[in-house]
Parts: sequence; structure tokens; C-alpha cells
Amino acid sequence: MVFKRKLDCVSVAFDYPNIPKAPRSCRRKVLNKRTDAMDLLASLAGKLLEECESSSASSNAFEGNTHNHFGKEIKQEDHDNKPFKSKSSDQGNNSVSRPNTSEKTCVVNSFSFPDDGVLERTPVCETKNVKSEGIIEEAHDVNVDIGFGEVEATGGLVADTCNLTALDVQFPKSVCVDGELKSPSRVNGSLARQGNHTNLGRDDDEKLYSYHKFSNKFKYRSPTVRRIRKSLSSKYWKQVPKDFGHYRADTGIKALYRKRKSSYGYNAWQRENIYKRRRSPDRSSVVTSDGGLSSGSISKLPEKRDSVKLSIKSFRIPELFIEVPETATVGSLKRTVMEAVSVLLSGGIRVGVVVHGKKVRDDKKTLSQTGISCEENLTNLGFTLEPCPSKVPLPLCSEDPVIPIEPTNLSERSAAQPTLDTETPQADVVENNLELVPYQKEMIPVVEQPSTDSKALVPVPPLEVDALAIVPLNQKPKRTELAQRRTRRPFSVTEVEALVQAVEELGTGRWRDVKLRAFEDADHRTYVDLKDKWKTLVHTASISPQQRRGEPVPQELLDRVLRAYGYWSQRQGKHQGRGANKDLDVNRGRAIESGVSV
DNA sequence: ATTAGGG
DNA sequence: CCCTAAT
Repeated sequence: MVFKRKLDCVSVAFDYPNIPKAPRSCRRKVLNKRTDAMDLLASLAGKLLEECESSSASSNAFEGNTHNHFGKEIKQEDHDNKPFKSKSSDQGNNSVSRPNTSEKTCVVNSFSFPDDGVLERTPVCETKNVKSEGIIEEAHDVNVDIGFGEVEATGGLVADTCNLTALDVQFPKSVCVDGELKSPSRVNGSLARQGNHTNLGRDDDEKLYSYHKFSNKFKYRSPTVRRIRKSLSSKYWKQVPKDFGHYRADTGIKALYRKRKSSYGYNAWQRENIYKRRRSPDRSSVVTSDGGLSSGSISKLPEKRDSVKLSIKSFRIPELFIEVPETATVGSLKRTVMEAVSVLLSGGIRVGVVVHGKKVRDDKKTLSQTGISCEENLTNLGFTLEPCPSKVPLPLCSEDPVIPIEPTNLSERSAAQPTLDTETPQADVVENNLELVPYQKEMIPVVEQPSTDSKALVPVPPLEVDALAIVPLNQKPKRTELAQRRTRRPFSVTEVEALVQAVEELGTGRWRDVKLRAFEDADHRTYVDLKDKWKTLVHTASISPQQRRGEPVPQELLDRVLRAYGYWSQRQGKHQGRGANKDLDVNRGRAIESGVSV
């Protein structure tokens, strides 16, 4: 009897209707290889992030939880079946419930480059780089790298390059391809790894995701970040049009600037940059992304004797007013700063030049005219990083009035974790206690060690200050809202276990309940996620083990998936209502086991 | 806000 | 994971 039933079950299990149309990989192909100039910014953030990454909490917080197997003591689910609840808080339990925590404030004003971040005369972006697959990463070990070499610009013009890759070198490497800066997936991988202790980049999907990982660094999900964003937006950033749901005739790119569509918007934004970039012959054909970070400029001037040599040890950034409770952990503080920085960067930054404590705004002035010369004591020269007065990426052909979007309107899902993805659930909680109000005062000049040693050699064309203008070509659109794809967080076996069990008990049509039951405290798992995961689980269970990717899910679990799938498919339409299943527990378990409908 | 499905 | 449509 039992045997018979088992067979039925199997039959049912494998006989479910439509199996996902096509291999996911097929669909993924759509994901273009857009050149995320923004990645450079991301890389910056990523680097900074690494600094504090160590403090990030482990994502294995769920491990160690045990679940009752279906059919056993289901009544205890509230305690035992909620592996995702009450995670250990290594964040010091800075729950929101302690608003009175004393707080301290601090102002972050500059970040210094490592010591080895001395300017070197390294040919960073030589002809080959500009031409094609040139990779700048050779200079990855330099923190501030200013290359100088002959470059054949796209238009056939020969120009000297004064490539201030300082920023991107200091951070993940970037690639200079055809005048465009790209971030090798490798870089992403390194970053992604921080987020998940998983094998990003292992397969196609992974790669794709890891690629997006970057952008995720700039998502704004936490209240803190949102606050920051709001603050910044309202004060120093221009708001973004709410909906650009139209096509640009020239690029054919549909820019969708509205909540939860930023990835598209970003894409469009980025392309637009490229688009414009190509039409700026007066500028470097290398890169000058609007992000302002990927510095790249070409000077016509050959290296001269009276060049200016300088080294940049650090950049003064807009002051970031941070307020955190004393009980906050160092890690959370780091994260907070990271968030602030990310927000800052995401909005686009540019470099400011300060001479004698005075900000030089005229990019046309020559260095000498500005007072920057080899003779001058460069001690009075400083650079700053500041938020770019981001311009809304208004489609040139746009006739539609643009509606500014309220930063706070970002949906929860589009808003993402600031930077650390490994953060434990309470990270958000902690953040709630952090008051981070970045504000921009007059840029205070940062006088950093004028290089006196020959190591730091930065040829600066006396006549083309623009060569140093790392500022976006034309204050172009700065994607302000980069709500992008959430960071990928593969389900752990433990999670799968919990999910399977929950579905066994609740069925496949009550994701909300599943979420509440097994993932209530796993904030990053929405019921949609759970539903999606279940979908993939069913698919995974139906394909050969060889075709499966990622962390292998125990066959035992997959079997249960199919079993539950079959079971719930059968009783589809029936009393799938909550009331009907409320007390099925053990009996239903048996039913499922035997593959017989109840 | 949820659910269901396509992408 | 994202996005939408339909509830």
C-alpha cells in the first residue's frame, strides 16, 4: 500500500505542469554588458568598504539552527521552526528600542590613501589602453597613479595623457577599453565575495550577479541611508525626474527613472554618458565618466620642464556629520561612514582644487595662473572630493515634463543595503540609531604633503588645467538614484530547509505566511523571494544533478520539494485556504509522505 | 499588500 | 532577482 502510494507521489511530483520554459541561462543573456562607468564609483566605495568589511557580520547567522522535520512537533514551530528569527546580534543589540543611547558625533572629512599612494609616473593609459583591451590594472598596486603618455585619441589626434587614475587605482582595478572605463568582473567578484560567502562568479549567473553587485553598493535601503540620501538630495543633489518612461530617439534607450527601476535608469544614464562622451572631442577620449571618479583626461601638451609635481595623499571629502550611539559597534560606525561615502559617491563626485585655501572654480585657468607651479610651495594646493551638483539625466529629446522623485519614495525593494551585505539582520536596526547627516560646508582645503620626493611626479600641462579636471564633462546627469538590483544572496541549505518545511506545511500559495513562519526575521527575504526560491527549487529538483549550480542542495531536500510540490499541486483549488490547513500538521505530514491527498 | 508568473 | 498584472 505504502509502496503504491509512494509511486503515486513520485508520479505526481514529476508530473507537474509546466517546467520553467527555458533555462535561466537563456534568459540571462539579455543582461547586457553595459559599461558601468559607475562601477568606478562603485569600486571606490568597494575599496573603502573593504576597509571595514572585516567587521561585517557573518551571513551564516542561520547556521546551526535546527528544524523539526515535517510531521514532527510542528506545534513547536514558533520556536524551532523559525531559524531566521532572533539572530544573534553581534552588533551589540543596538535595538531601536534604545533611542536614548547617548550619541557621539564626528565629522568625517577626508580619507587618506595608503602610504604607497604616491603619485608615480606610470604609463597608465597608453595607446593600447585606449585602443582596446588595454587594462589599467597593471597599476593596481598603486594607489594614486598618474600616467603620462602618448595616446592616440579616437579621432586620430595625438595627445598626451595625463591620466589621473588615482582614484580608480586605489580601488578595484578598472579597465580602459576604447575610451571607456570598465570594471572587470574580477573586481566585482572580490567585492561580491564580501557580501556573500558564496561562490560568486562561479557560473554565468554568478558572474552576472556579481557584476551587479557593484551597483548594489549604492543602494539605499537602510533608514540611515535613506536619511542620508534625503539629506543630500535635498541639499546638494538635484532630484531626479520621477519617470523617464520614454525613449530617447538617439539612443533608443528607455530611461526609467522611477522607483524600482533605477537599474534601467542607471543604464540609460550611463549610456548617455558614453553617448555624450563620444561627442566631446575636446576632452579625453579616455574616460571621464560623470561619476567624476574615473578620471581620465588628455592633454595636448607634452611633458615640460616646468611641470608641476605633486602627490595626493588624501582627499578632503565633504564633511559627513555622523552621529552614532556610544553603544554602536565600531563595525556599525564603519558601515555608517561607508554608507555616507557611498551615498556621496553614488550621487557623483568631482574633484575640487583648492589653492591657498581658496577653491579654484575656473577650470580654464592654467595652473600657473592659479598659482600652481613647480616653484610654488604646493603645500597650499589641495584637492577635494565633493558631491557633484548632479544634473538630472534629461533625455535630450524629452518633451515630457520631468517630475522630481522623492528620495524617500524609493521602495523598500529598490532601496538596497548600503554596502555591507553580509550584515546581519540587526545591522539595519543598528543603523536606525545612527544619525548620519552629511552636509557640505565650504570645502576645506586639504593640504597634503607636497611631494618633495622624486617618486611623486605628476606632469601637469601648464596650459590645460582641464587635464586635471576630473569633473564630468558637462555636469551631465548624475544618476542620483541608483537603486539597483539587490545583492544576490543565495539561499543556504539551512534556509532551503526552512523554506521547504514551511511550504510543506503551508502550501505553495501562501508565501506571506511562509515568510512569517520561517523567515520573519530574515529581512532580506521577502515573500516574493521565497516564492521565487521555491520556484527554482522545484526546477532544480527536476533536473539532473549535473545541471544544478551553486551550492548543492541535499537531495533529501529536493525530494521533499517535489513531494510537497506534488502534494500541493494535487490539492490545488481545494481547501488550500488557511483554515483548511491550520491543523493538518502530523496528519498532513503523513499524507504528504505517502503522496495521497487528504 | 499579496499572489502568480514572465523575464 | 526584478517587474507586472491582477487580486
